[in-house]
Amino acid sequence: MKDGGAKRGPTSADKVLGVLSLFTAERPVWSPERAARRMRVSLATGYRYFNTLVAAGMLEKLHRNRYVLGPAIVELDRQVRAADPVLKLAQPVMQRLLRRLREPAAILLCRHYRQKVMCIHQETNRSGEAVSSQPVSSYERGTLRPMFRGATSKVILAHLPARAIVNLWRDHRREIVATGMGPGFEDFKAALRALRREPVNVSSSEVDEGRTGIAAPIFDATGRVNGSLSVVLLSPPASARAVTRLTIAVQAAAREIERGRGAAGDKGSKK
Amino acid sequence: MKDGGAKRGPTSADKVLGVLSLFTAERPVWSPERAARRMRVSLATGYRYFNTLVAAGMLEKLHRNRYVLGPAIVELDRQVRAADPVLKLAQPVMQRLLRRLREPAAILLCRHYRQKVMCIHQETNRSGEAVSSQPVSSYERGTLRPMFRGATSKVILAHLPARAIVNLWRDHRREIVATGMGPGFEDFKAALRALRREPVNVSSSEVDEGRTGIAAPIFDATGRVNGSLSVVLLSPPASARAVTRLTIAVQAAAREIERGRGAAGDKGSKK
DNA sequence: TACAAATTTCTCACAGTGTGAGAATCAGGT
DNA sequence: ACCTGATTCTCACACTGTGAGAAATTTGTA
Repeated sequence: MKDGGAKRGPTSADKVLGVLSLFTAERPVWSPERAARRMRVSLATGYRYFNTLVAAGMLEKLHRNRYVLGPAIVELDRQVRAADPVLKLAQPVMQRLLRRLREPAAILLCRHYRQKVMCIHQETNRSGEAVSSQPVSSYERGTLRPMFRGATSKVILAHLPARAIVNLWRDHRREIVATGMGPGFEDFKAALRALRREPVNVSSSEVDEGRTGIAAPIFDATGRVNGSLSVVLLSPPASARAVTRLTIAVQAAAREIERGRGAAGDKGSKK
Repeated sequence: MKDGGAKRGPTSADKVLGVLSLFTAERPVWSPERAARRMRVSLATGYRYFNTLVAAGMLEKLHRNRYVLGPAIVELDRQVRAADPVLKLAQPVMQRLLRRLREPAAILLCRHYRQKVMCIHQETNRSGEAVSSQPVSSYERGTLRPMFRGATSKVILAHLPARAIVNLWRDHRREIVATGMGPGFEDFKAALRALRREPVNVSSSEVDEGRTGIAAPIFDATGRVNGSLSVVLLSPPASARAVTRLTIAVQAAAREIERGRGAAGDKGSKK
């Protein structure tokens, strides 16, 4: 991705960890042989990598020649959830907000991760009711979305520190321009300034067709964006009045989450 | 764990991966310094390990000296969920089973992992209704339970291959005896045989006080235990008739999950 | 049961790299 | 701006991760 003067090659552990990112939705099963070829290492080393990862529980041998991501990942994600103070605060707030809505909707908690936006938690009010009907939001814990489309993303994008904005422009100029945020860097910054002026962002059909997202940023104690909270509606809002009502509710929920921080870290740890 | 003649020490990648298992519920935040001391490596190497893991997204720098498990884990777990054929099959079955219950309950899908049992998925019928009330089950995706207590575990234990049984006896004799499965290995095997005779297992207050678990094993296409499906009831069942009814329902659900396999793997892959 | 073909581990020598100690640099809080 | 602690850098050395191929194991099939 970024390359400001390659000092030294990837370390051994880098490559072992890199194996994990081979496992995608399109190809969830890998053999040591194929992985070795892909990573440009010998077959023996491919087996060594796989054995290391299996020993750590990060991979699991399904059959013969077929490996999938392993249970250690499930266990680690449980640790992540248990240790995430924002999630703990947000969950009841999200459930309360959802209960006030009288239509199919999803509430999303998201954060930014590597020039993208990741969903951390989702609450839905149609859990398994109508089986065949389409879901309100394709977003789900662990899924990524582009930084430039959708209320959820844009509200985070708008408040990113200057350094991050510069990097985004450098790495995704094409995409930014395609989204209509001006042909030049100055236009981009102006668009972000405009986004910042509104306490929430409302966008329609930018991620999922027909859906409307209403999102508010969540800031941490130091004033940096920590993520966003959003409501996704299945159908377009009935009226401008309805939008206003939701806007206020989302904003209030975000403030409530922010208010809860402070009891999260143990500061008394003597290194 | 097992040690049949230590050939060589842990490799570099082993140690890097080992860092991840330092992050527990009791201590979710680590500094490179403390981790280095714990892993018996130099401070510089501690920083190297942390930087490697941060680059992979497996760790995240919270502040100064404070690192937590990172977003890559969340993303990977999403891949695990998306790629898990059993989960995909089981989820609707679990929801349907839950909807038939007219009392507070939880449905659990579990699997065995490293001499323990891990929860893969949970469905509850009291999601956020009464806020302050106790949850039906403390089990949750990614959490582990001992192999010898609770219906969920015992039903898996009963059908484990002989090799695994021997290892369990070797590594957990104390615990097994404490659970009442005989003082000798023969008694243990007899207890397992008895468990195997019943198609489901019903246990009370072995994991969570006052709760009753009703579990059925799930077998894969080759006839090995793949995991278990269980119902956890908040209150003891009203009657023996109620138990029978649930027993049949759980068993039927497990069979339904088993029936769905076969369309999961792509066998036509030319290595 | 035995065979053939694939997968997986092992052996070994060598180059490459991960390592520790300490110096140098950087960042944060006051 | 300061000072303290956190983080990176430098460098030489030992070690260990690596590739090629042989050996062993497992799997599918006759």
